[in-house]
This record gives sequence, structure tokens and C-alpha cells, in this order.
Amino acid sequence: MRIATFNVNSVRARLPNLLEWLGSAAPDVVLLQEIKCQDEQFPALELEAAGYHVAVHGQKSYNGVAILSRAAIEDVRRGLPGAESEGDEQARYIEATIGGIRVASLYLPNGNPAPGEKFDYKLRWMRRLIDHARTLLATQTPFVLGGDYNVCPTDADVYDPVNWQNDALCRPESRALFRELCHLGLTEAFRALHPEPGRYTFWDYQGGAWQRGQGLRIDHLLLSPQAADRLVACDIDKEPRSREKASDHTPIWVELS
DNA sequence: ATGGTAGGGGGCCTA
Repeated sequence: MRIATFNVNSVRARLPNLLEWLGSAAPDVVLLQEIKCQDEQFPALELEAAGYHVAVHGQKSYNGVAILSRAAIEDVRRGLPGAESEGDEQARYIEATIGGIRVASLYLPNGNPAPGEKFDYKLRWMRRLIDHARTLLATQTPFVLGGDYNVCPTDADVYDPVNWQNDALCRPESRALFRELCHLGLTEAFRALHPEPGRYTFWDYQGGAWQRGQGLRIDHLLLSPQAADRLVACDIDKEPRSREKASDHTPIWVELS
């Protein structure tokens, strides 16, 4: 089973590109972020016509996550635990079961500027994610937490680490919580299979970042032990970023046996 | 020091 994650930066603006990529890459499951629309605006008919079931957790204007799957989607959860008590109304998390695997599409807060309220929200959100991952691990079932983490785990994941060291994506606090999440027993699939630095999933629209190769690796797939046992391959698909009307992110995928 | 780009929505905010 091939599971991909793709921050599309508006699913409606990206629909032609997304449909073309689905046709060529043919993933079994796609975790979408930044769909930037409400549930009723999600292009479900077009994606169902392409052969996918859909589960959506949308929001007006900002954020929004979704799951596409060739097989049936069951037991959908929308939002991280603690959303109510935190007063968190941002649509950044959706989780469901597909073929016996629990999959989540997450859009972690950017957190800039740091320090500040937005950075505090990012760190709180990461702690909630860690708590939830602990709960999922206790089930001892295979699961995949994929999405836009808005964290460059190490300097090898940044084109210019010195200039980015105080950015919320690279700050020590962000990296420490990302490590804490991994150290619960999760496998960061790309880095587990690819030691080389300079492999990115995001290139800013500004300043010709794509053409200059100035990227960041911020989209990740974290596997539970039972999923990691089935890890066959993982890679970044750079092709969609080269297109006209591209998202500023490109997909990354894992193949599980 | 500034503005560079893209998207949504509505006359700025987020990234």
C-alpha cells in the first residue's frame, strides 16, 4: 500500500494538478493539507470520479485537512484530542482507518513569528500530538502520522541553516518536540532510508527558491513500530513542484507491504 | 530597509 502526503495549498486552486498527479503516481492513500475550504466546497465529486473515497475536515480560508483513499475509509476522527478544552478551532488533524492501518493527515502550526503567541500555539499543539501518539502506540496497531509538520528536523533539512536558525521551523524547541515524538518509538520514514542531506519537500514561491534549489524538508511520514516493520520504500516526488500552478510543497510517499 | 509570491476573501491575513 502506497501512502502519500501532499500540502496542496488550496485543493480548489490545485485540482487540475492534483488529478493529474493522482493519475500518474496512483497512490492508494493521500493525506492532504491546507485544503483551504469548508467541507461543502471540497471537490469530492471530481476526486470520487478519479477513484477515491474522501474524508474531509475543512475550514474557511485557512488550514483544512483531508484523506483520499482507494479503499473504504472507516472510523474518522476530526481534530486532535484537547481541541475543545484548548478552544482550538483550527482544522489541522484528521485520522481514519484504511485496510487495518490507522492513518492521520496533520497540518502542524507554522509558529512564526517566534517567540510569540503563534509559536506558543505550535508548541502546545506538538505536545497534544505527542500525547495522542502515546495513546495510539498503546493500541499496538500499525499507524502512520503524515503531513506538514512545519519542522526541519536537523540542519541537513535546510538549504541555509544559519539564516533559518531562529525561524519557528528550525528553532531548538520545535526540533526537541519533534525528536520527543520520534523517540516514543516512531520511525521517520524518509530519514530512515535516506541519509543524504539536501532533500526537500517545500520551496517558497518567493525569490526563485525552486529554481535555486533553496528548499526545506518539513513534510514527514512517521510510522508506528507495526507500520515500520512493513516499510518497503519512501521517497520525495519532486515532479509536481516543477509544474505550472504548483503548490509550494511536493508529495512524499511510503510503500508498506 | 524593503519587498519579493501565492491563495482566500473581501478590502488584509497567512504562509
